[in-house]
Amino acid sequence: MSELRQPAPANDRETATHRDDKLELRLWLRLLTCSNLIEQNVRGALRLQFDTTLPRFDLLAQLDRAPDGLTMSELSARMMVSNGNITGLADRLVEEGLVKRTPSQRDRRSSHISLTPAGKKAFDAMTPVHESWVDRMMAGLSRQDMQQLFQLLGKLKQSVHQNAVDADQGEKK
Amino acid sequence: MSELRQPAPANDRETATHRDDKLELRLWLRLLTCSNLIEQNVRGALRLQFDTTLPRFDLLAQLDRAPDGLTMSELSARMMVSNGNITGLADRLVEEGLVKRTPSQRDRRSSHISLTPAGKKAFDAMTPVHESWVDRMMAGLSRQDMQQLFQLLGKLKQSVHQNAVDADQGEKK
DNA sequence: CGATATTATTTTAAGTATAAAATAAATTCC
DNA sequence: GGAATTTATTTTATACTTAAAATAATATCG
Repeated sequence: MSELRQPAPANDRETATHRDDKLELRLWLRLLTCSNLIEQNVRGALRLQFDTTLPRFDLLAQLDRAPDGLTMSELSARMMVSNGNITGLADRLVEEGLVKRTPSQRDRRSSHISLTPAGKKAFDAMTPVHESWVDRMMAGLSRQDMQQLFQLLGKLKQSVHQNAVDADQGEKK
Repeated sequence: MSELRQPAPANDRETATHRDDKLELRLWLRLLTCSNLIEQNVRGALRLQFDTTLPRFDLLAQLDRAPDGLTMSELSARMMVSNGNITGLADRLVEEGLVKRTPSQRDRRSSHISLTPAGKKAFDAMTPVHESWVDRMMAGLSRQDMQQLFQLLGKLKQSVHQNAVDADQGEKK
């Protein structure tokens, strides 16, 4: 019903949508707008302040949370990107000396990727700053807003998982 | 095994986050997860059913909403991608015959991009199916959930705009 | 008018991303 | 044990994406 008007012109994808479009579609477009907006801010700030990229930071963050390292497949699943993508990304980070590969003893197909001391150090320098950017961008939301949003997004996540459009859907031989 | 099996362990980025992390960060990661999840579903479905890509579909959708066509800059702003990106994307769609360029009379630097009849036809075939995918993915949310989520994301969007990290921030000559 | 700045777009170089095929190692199942 | 399958990863080809530099046209201002 009563819709909050934006203060800025904001000529983006979802603002251009007609107001009587389907709610689901408008919601998806707004979600995408928010995601892109934050992502681009973080990307730009990472470049300016640390001369690095979001995928690299993301990979380091995954490894920081997994002190024993991760396999390529685990990284691929957590970062939600293709496995081939991880190969190249990891290669670049190995070259930069921030990450190392350790061949697995139990399975000669796979290797564990983990932070080098330099990688740990670099990540530790970036993460509090990164966190402050995110805090700042969300400063307009109350604690309660954030909790509610978090909860609703949890519901959405579950819904998407359950109603996925792709591949192994519907058919089960 | 029961039909009501849980939809996979979900070993993604934000599930791996510790539960006592900052709320802002968890919110951002969950937002990103939702966005990626939907995006990847749509991308895969577009390829399977229409042999096209999300950026192409997105560009066609922008043009469909703007019957008089758009300039490269307008497309860039609405799609939230770099201007150089639009150049290549539009080139490919022109080659496919879905889009045409008309040099602007008033400004020899710019051209208007618009749908060809073939482009309009292709888009009209895709959009209801696309909408049904989105509806389906959000089927787990009630009408009220969606309205609330939409409203909270509006607040978030505004907050990010107001507290942007990048470029012309803080300094103002 | 003419210098300077701004705006619209393209080009360039490098990085990121995907899907699909290829490779190779482990697992399963006669 | 060995064939067939599955799993982990890399390679390939192509598309997408960005930032920054280049180009070119328009606008501004003294």
